[in-house]
Amino acid sequence: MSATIYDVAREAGVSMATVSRVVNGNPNVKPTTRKKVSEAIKRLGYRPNAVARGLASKKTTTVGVIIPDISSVYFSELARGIEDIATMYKYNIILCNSDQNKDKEIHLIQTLLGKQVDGIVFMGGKIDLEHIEEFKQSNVPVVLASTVDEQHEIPSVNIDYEQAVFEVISKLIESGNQRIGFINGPVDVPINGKYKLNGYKAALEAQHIPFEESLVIEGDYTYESGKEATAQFLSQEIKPTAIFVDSDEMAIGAIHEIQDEGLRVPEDIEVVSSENTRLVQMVRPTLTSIAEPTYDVGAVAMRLLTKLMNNEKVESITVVLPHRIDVRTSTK
Amino acid sequence: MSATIYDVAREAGVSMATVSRVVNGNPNVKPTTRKKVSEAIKRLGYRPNAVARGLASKKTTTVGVIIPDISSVYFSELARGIEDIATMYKYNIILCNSDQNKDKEIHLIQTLLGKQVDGIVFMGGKIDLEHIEEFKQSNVPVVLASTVDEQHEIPSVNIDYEQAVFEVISKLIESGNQRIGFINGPVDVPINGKYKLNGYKAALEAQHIPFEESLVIEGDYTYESGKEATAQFLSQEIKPTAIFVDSDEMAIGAIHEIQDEGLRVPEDIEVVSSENTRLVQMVRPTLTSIAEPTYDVGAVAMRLLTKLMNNEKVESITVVLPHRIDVRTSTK
DNA sequence: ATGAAAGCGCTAACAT
DNA sequence: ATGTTAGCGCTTTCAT
Repeated sequence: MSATIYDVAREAGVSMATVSRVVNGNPNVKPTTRKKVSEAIKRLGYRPNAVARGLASKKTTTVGVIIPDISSVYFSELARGIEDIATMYKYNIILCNSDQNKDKEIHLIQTLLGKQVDGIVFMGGKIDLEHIEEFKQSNVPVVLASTVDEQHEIPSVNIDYEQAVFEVISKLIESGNQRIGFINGPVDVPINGKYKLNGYKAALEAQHIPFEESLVIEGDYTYESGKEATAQFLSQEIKPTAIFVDSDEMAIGAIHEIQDEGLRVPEDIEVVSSENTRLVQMVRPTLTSIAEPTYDVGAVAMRLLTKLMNNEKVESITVVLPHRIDVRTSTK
Repeated sequence: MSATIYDVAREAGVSMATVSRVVNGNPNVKPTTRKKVSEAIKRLGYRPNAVARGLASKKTTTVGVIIPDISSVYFSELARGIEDIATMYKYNIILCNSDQNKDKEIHLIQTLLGKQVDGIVFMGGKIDLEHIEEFKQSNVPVVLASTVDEQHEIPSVNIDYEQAVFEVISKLIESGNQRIGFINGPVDVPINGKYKLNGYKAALEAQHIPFEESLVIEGDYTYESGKEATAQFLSQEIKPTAIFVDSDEMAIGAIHEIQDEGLRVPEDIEVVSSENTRLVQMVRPTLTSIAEPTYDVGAVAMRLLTKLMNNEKVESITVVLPHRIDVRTSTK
């Protein structure tokens, strides 16, 4: 077995309390004894037991992260942002994949609370009453990252999805497009089914273009689904002259489908994406995209969580990060 | 505060020990009392404190995962494999990014051991004596995933990199290529600088083709570095007619550079990659690639770790998974 | 089948 | 500046 604080105390000829003080950097220790203790620690190869410390102090310096799928390019960038800031503030992360499955999500929340995490960063699709219920009676702060709580009760970090889509579609209309396809993500997720769709509709309406059901297709974020949705658009009597796509993978599928059908991007059909992951430059033409600061959303969410865990004041529980539109060669 | 085991005991009119038994599924409990206890648990909303349990039992059902960069497509697929199997065996994962930085790696190992993880899955570049030292005195099992320990002292899961590259290069030679470029990863990592390079050299030698220093360039796994390395090849007096690339992102960079220079893939230059991530189908032409079972490497590594944590017998500490070559349209 | 009691290794008052 | 002493919430013998 490895040495305990008690062994160190004996070895150094002091009490456990003193050892605890030097380990925790408490200034109330005479330099001489501090040195004595430090040497004993080194000699015994003592390493504090964080579990015991967690039980005694009721702090684990560990936070839970619930994410739909870490193997997605988008979410893994978010996760990296979370992790970097967590490290900066000396927290570790317990990472759990939920596959956006509500039962798994609830179960994971409970597991994490059982493990006494000091806070949770949650990424998911739809937040419903059951989630909010769990969060509220959890006693630890929760921050949503790239996930909206329509009630605005839970702290969250997002961009203004509706506005971003509104801008993209408006631009497309201004440059002459009248029929604009929209390959959305799953619409049971409010970000898609509500905010992004609203942005799309609002932009059309502002320019007096009637909304057409057949120009909106729901994809599942895979390359294949982007390709299929685009095939559907291309089979329409009057094809759209531009397509807005909700993910980079689907957008690449869209470009390839268009090209495979002998049409050109952007000459015949313009394509705009909305994740701005590294993928945007890995396709020809390169993808114009809404630039959501993915890494930053994660980083800011984690930073917000640290404040909440420290009971620091925060200006606003709901943070909305700025976005850009990065124009590349898939648009004219 | 939330209820403790003691509260439940009182509520149910039994002892803590009995509550502990029903919580842990110990069969030595009369059905009647089991029911009594279960009801009390429900009534109080009792949730076992995993930290206290960990202190008492010396098991945390948590494993540490050290990974170079979770935002890389390759590693995030590996991580997903690890996480899925961990979940299957009721473990949680503490995920840490090391950026392949040795100091960070050592520090993370110590932090994880301090948190009393039951085991560690380690992914990194070079394993040196200092790592092995830490692993050995750690008292918990460690498994390397997609990472080789040249001494074969630490359990690990890999594919036969040398053989895989040998096959790819041999095929390329058989189909008529005499000058084959190789964009490798950082060569201070043994997998690259030793095994993969050896495979490349061995294939050339087997066909009596002299090795040329100028046909091997070291990249850093980014799209840009793949593009740059390819530009170097294209500027050579006699250009290679095929390029083998050590990552999908770099391979896409290679294809684009070739195309940007007015040449065609595969007609003028064939390209073969070696990660087989989802990216291979997101480029035109689609990428022929060594099919390393990335997800499975993670999954098998975690499975091996569970056996080691349970002191189960394992046939071999060093597992080598089979690989394939997936032929797509970037080769003739 | 159930209970009593001793830790697990540490922190955090409270004394001194 | 340092020591003493309760716990933290649970598991785990050992009795009964």
